[in-house]
Order: sequence, then structure tokens, then C-alpha cells
Amino acid sequence: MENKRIGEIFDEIADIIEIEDSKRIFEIRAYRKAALTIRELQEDVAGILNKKGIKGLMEFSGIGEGLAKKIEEYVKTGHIKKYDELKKKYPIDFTSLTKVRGLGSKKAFKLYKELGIKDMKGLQEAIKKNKVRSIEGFGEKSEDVLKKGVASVEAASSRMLLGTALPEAEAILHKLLESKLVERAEIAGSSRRMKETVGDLDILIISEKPEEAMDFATRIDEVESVLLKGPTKSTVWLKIGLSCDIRVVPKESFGAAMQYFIGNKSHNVKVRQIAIKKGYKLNEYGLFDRREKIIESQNEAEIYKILGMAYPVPEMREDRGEIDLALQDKLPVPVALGDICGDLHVHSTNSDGADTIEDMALAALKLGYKYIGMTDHSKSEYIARGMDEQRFAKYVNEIEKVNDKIGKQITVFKSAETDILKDGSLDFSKSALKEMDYVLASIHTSLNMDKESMTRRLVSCIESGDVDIIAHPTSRLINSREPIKLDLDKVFQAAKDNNVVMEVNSQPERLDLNDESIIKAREYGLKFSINTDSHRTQHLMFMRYGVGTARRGWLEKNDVINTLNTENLLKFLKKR
DNA sequence: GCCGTTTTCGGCCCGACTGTTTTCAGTCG
Repeated sequence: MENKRIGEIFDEIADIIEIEDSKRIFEIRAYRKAALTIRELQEDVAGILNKKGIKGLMEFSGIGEGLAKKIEEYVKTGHIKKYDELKKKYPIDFTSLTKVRGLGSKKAFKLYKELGIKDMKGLQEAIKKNKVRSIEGFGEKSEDVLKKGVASVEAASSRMLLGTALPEAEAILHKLLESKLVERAEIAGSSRRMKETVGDLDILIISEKPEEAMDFATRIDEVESVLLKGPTKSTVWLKIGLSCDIRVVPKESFGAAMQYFIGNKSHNVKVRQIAIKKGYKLNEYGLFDRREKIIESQNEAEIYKILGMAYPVPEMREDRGEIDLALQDKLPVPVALGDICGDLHVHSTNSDGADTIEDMALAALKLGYKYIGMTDHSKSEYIARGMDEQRFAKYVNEIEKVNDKIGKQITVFKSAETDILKDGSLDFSKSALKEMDYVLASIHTSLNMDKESMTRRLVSCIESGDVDIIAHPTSRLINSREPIKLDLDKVFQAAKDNNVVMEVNSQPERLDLNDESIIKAREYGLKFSINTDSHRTQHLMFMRYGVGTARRGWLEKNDVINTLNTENLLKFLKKR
């Protein structure tokens, strides 16, 4: 993937222009915007160039002819001439150095000019020898800030899972509210948008005693150190290895502040542009008219309404086309946690789960579910104590017993997480498959097959007519395992032709399909099942991450089969 | 450097915090 490197190069070009002539602010911004766009692209730029040429690149907002040609130059030659020339003059590793909090391009350049610092190693040494404090514009304090910054960069080598960050944010909210110093507290930022990983936490509060509230917030147990602290904004470094911004917001402008701080950035830029076009100005304090008179600030939804837009839920605010739909009042109504009637991917002590079938069913019942699908592993997963046909027969018996006992309250479906073997066949005999209410299948082995073979493997499984749901279709693990190589268009087309359902797996390290792939799959008209892949009763709570991901993928209730009641779900499964 | 149902030229989001200033630049989100 060359995208990441091209993003870095564009950011470094922006850094250097900033040093040479910071008045060229819009050129700098253009490079930064393009860098972000390319970094977040799901498709390889080389692939786009292959299919559609530089026109394909220019379809992305923020990439014009000039930058598209530079990208092409890099893909063809491995170099960008302009960048190479600039780097001769500034042989500085801006990419690493500017990751240090408090260090931007200008200070990095100053350190290079005065101390010859080119990279992190040089910076660390200079800090150790207390050389930084002697430079004009720096001092003892800035040296200390940089020292902490370097340590943080090392600690946070990857973005934190939503499943770790969100509960932490909620714990902090709880403490703030309990303190009585805070009237209201809300999570904003990427965790509010349910992004699969987050870079930091954003918390907004209303308080009549802002100074006291800030004192309290910077002293709670979760905080390791205070990075900055002012009357309305503080940043703390949390013990779990994440930074957290806490802002006191005036009560009367809370809605505008939420809109602003939920983001994301490019969504906000577009909303502000719409405001400007309509003769308004929008910032975190409110929506203002030309005479600076406040039009609306308390209510987020009202601000969108005045701008002529339907209200996009936070999960959709990623500038992926939701703005145009909001302007036309054609936004999808996203599926909600309360729409979910059951969980179709759950393990028990019959393979690698920690709780019994009955325990899992009772826990599901507590959540108000109408059904739960037991899907212990098949025999290929011997490490996970996968079942052979004999054990599966006993499994079916046990499920029937549980149904006899509590079936009036909740239906337990008979299924299994059946391995998709290398040739696309399933890991159970046809007669065992027939015993199942539905067949859930997934890939666990031979994950390194090339794209063509892997696609053939999955497509042939989908076309076999034996499978109902493909679980965690790409088998990725966030931050630790790349997705298997698949031609998703071919997979989704096959799934559409054979009425096979795609799973949205809710495990925080999976979230598979991911948001972007869901958007793509939805365009094929596929159905989805949002499941937790629970291995103990507590895991059933992961459903909210799957639902969040589904909302980020614009899924509506009708797209998701486990929003159906028991009768209709069975009808759906029979029909296919 | 990008972009276009007011424009192919002239716009492009903007406020808070910090350190080291002596009125503000740099950084961040």
C-alpha cells in the first residue's frame, strides 16, 4: 500500500512550505487535505490509477490535476521530484517529529538549524543533554513538554480500539457527573461517531463552577498527567495510554459545541461552507447571521434544520456523501440497538466459550432478545475445541433441552460456526448441516492465500447453497492482522445472487465487515446480520459496537435480519 | 493547490492554550 507513504510525503511538503513561506496557507492546507484523503482511502492508489487513470484520483475532493499527477509520478517511479528537491534542502524527518505534541514544522526546523536535529533519535539525545532549552523560542518548560511528547509517541504506537476507549470515556463521564460540579457531560469526537479506533477522547461539560470542575477533572484516578489546563479546556494523558480533551462549554451554546466537536473535520468544513452560502456563520458557539446576531446555538438538530439539512446521526458524519443526502432530506434512518431482536453468532462451553448454552440464553433473555443462535466451532478448529459430527449431535440435543426449559421466553437456534476449507467446502457433512436452523460459516485457516484463490474460495462457498451467513468476512484483527485478500465486488455479487447474508461482527478487534465495506455491500442490496461472536455472557454487550459500525455503514433496520421477530426470521431463512 | 447553481478568478473555518513574549507566533483540533 503506497497510500500511507504518499500521505506522508504530501504532509512533509506542507511542512516545508510552512517553513519557507507560511503565507501560502491555502496551498499548505490543500496538501494537508489531500494527505488525509489519501491516507483514509480504502483502495490502493495504484489500483485506481490502473482502472481509471488520474481522472479516477481527481474524483476525490481535494485532489486536482496537480496532485493527481504527483501521485502518478510516485506510483510509476517511486519518487516525486518536487519532494526530493525540497528534502535536499530540509533533510528532516517531519513525519516522525511532528507526531510529538507541541512540535510543529517550524519548531522542528528551528531545532534542525540550531542543533542539527533530524529525527526522533536526535531529538531524544538533545533533550537528554538539556540542549533544547537554550534555543531561542524554547525554554525549560518546552523542553519538558517535548520530553513527555516523545514518551507519548512511543506509548501510543497505534490507535486505541473503540471497545477500550469508549468504556473509559464513560467511566470518566460518570465520575464528572457524580462530582456534582458538572451539570451535563457528553462524549464527542471519534468515539461519539463510533469509529473503530480512536486517537483521543473528547468530553464536553456544562458547569456553573468551571474552574472547580477542571480541577476535579484533571485529578481523577484515570489521569496520569496534565498536558495543558486552562479555564475552558484541559488536556490530560490517561493511564490507559490515551489523551483526553475536556472542555467546559456555555450552556446556551452546547448544541453548537456538540456539532463542532463531534466532527469529523471534513464534515464540519462542508457544513460551515453551507452556512456561509446561506449568509450565516457557524462556529462552536452558534449559528450567526451577517450582523453577528445569534440564530441558534442550544440545539444541534435545530442548527442542521436551519441550514436546510436533515439531521445526520454522529456515526454518519464522515463526509462520505451524507451532506448531500441531508440537503435533499434523503438520509437513511439508521438501525438502532433497540431494533435488535437477537444474536446469531454465540459460542458456549461446547467449543471455546466460557459459559453454557443455558447461561448464554438467559443472558440474552435479560437483554430482551427473542432468540439467540448457538454457533460453536466445527472440527477444523481443534484449538478452539471444535465439534465433529458426533459431538454436534449431542450439541443439538442440549440445545433442544434448553428450548424445552426456557423456549417460551427465548428461542435458541441450532447452528455452528462452520469452517470454510481451502477449497470453499464446509467442515460438516451435509446431514449435519441439515440439522441446523441456519449455517454460519467463516474462514479461519490458510489466511495468506492470494487474492484470486481466496476470492474463489469464498465465492464457491457462497454458491454452494449450503450457507446462510458469512461471519467476519475479511477475518481481520484491528492493529494485529490484515484482512484476507478478497475481491469484495465479486464476493458481494455472489452473495446477492445466492441470498447469502454478510455478518457485521461486533467484537471490538474485528468489526468485520467494516463501515466502508458495509457501504459497498449495501449498494449490492445485501442483507446483514449484526452479531457479537460472544465467547462469554458479558460479550453480548459488544452488540453496540456492531450496531455503531452498521450505522457508520448507513444500514437501516430493513437491511438487518436480526431485527426480524422469530417468526419472520425463520421465514426469511426458509425462503432462501 | 483546489474548486465552481452567484465565480475559470478569487475565494478557501477559526478559536483556545502555551511559552516566551513585551504584543504574539506556534500548535492543535
